[in-house]
Amino acid sequence: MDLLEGLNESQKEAVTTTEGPVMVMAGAGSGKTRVLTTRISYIIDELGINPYNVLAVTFTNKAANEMKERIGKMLDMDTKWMWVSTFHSFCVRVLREDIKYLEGYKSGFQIIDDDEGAKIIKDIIKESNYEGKPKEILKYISKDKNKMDFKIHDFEVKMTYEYVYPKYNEFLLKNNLFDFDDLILKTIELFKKNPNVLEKYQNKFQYILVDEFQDTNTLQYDLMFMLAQRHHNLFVVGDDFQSIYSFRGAKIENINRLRKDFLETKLILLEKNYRSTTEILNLANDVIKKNPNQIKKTLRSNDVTGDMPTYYHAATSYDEVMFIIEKIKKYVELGDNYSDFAILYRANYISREFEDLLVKNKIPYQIFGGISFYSRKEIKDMIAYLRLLIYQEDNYSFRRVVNEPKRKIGAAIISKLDAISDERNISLFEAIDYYNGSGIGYHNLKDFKVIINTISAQLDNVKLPDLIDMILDNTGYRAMLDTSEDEDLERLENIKEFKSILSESEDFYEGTNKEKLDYLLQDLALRSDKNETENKNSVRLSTFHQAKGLEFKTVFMVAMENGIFPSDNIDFMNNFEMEEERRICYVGLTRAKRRLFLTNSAVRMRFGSTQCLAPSLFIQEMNHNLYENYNKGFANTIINKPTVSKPQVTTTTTSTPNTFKAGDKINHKAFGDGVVVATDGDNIKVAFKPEFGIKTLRASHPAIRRI
DNA sequence: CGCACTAGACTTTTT
DNA sequence: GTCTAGTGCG
Repeated sequence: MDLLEGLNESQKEAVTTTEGPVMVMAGAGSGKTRVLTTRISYIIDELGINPYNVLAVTFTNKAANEMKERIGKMLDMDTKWMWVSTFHSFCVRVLREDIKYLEGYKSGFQIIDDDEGAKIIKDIIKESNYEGKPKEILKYISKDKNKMDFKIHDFEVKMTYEYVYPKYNEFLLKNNLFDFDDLILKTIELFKKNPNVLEKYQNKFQYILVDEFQDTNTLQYDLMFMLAQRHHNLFVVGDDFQSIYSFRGAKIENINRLRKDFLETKLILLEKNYRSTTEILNLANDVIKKNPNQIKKTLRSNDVTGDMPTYYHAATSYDEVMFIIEKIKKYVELGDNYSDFAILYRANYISREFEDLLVKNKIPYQIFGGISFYSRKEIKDMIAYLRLLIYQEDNYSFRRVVNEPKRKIGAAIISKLDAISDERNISLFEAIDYYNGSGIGYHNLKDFKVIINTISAQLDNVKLPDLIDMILDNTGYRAMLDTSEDEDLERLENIKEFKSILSESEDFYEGTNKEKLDYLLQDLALRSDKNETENKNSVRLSTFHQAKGLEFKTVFMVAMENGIFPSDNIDFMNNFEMEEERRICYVGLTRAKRRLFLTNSAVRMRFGSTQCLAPSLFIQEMNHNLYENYNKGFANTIINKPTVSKPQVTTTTTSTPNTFKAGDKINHKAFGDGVVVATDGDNIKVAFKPEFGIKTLRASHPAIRRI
């Protein structure tokens, strides 16, 4: 099979320029993943390089898995153990192997998520005289670990941060825990302190590929640059137009930094878009060209034309949602699937009013995001039990489940255990042997140890999922969930799902059950599956951020109002922040394949009160010839006068009695022209255009005028 | 320890 | 308006 078949010239160049540093700026929908996977296949197949000498990193598990799958298909080989992974799992793999060279650290470490990190900080704060929000402190710690510039203006917060930070790190070290940032940070530290270890990997990875390069932060850049020192075959793909994660430390400057660090870096542009119609691309190009400081590229379409993008300015958010629902219904009737549609917004809270009406209109939908499967309490508990089976010295997991389900093992018993473990320098689990006491809690504690040891002794005699049943039955966890309440049933359902994950790992991993569990538990910590597959044929609701990398036949960009998008949490005068918002807009626009709708509303309930927000700056700055204005009369007025639109009312209506009668023609600021059909005191019923229907209004309302 | 009440938030979040 | 985290009481 010819790997290069069907590629355009720039794509071919990106695939075959294998030697030396290469930077590919790949516009949205330009076949980036295809180039990446074909290039890896090419390196293996054409250059005859061993797959294990290639390293490819991405940001999400999904992207990594997709790459493996595609390479596997192209080369008809098993790619399971190739070094194609996220930054974080790459680091875990390195640390697993070589952490012994880093003083104070040992293998078998556990990876904690943000929630657990915040909990640790909460405990540290509690034992001090300081005050502060754990999440906020953790945010600053993370910023510091990622070498981000930041200032803490609040004196109290700063003091707490300075107190907590070292204590937090001590806690992690003592309990053999790594937070996400540490994985990368400690890998770099390992390499810096042990040049021979670094050299091993430098020699190993003859070809290095980095996906979504515009989203790399300083640490990730440093890591990859380090590894590429020996062979210089560093290939990065990205799109500066789609850099939308600077708040997480992503440094768009890395693009220029690489070109300075490796002066011979070859730049290749992929500008041919295979996704969207010409009309959609014209609008996207129009938006993004307002950002200065960019690598100039213009997406050219595949010469597919379609409908003009539509801008719909609704009178109320209800009307906005109904406009979208009508469109979905119409196109589904014409043969589209629900999964062809995406409703995209800037902030999660926007989804609510869409959900209500989608339910009422029986349109299946799916929200992308939400709570991760692995951050559910019952799953974390199961993981802690499993860890305790293979790492009995894991005090962190011990504390989590020793009293879960409740066994009357309270703070008093734990602090006694703490004392014993400190005194004898043993784990809490071991300290149980030296604990003397009486009462229910005491006996339960002794029993707890027996239960864990009994299951642990059976470890290699059973199948992995059976371990869960043994835990559930012997620890009383199943009995705890046996109330037949919905919440309990859901938890049991989740545990069942977790069992099937264990079942799959049975075949995936190699070695003894202990070894399999060991690998699995570390892998799990880096997964954040957000039960995606449940409802396949459904409308997708998502933030712009989460929609990155996806495409839909029809895209609705909703709540396009100043304050929501661009968000009023950014400084409109700050060019850097405004440019990032504009890139978010660009990401949204370029998700659409065939149809694009931009919508907003004159009136919206937000945070418990009714607010009137002006149309998004991004709509105002769009070239009006590039989209169709659905609701011309009103929307144009606003667009041309982005400031406050003066009510076009001539009569002073404050105290004038209702002089309208059925049959009178009126104009409403939001609903356009209409006919009065009934009156009732100061209220009038008016029939507007079909999309608005019949409304009951106050006759004296300033938005109404007689025509 | 668990429930009930209240105060406060309410941008994005690949790992 | 609605959800969550934190406090306080039984």
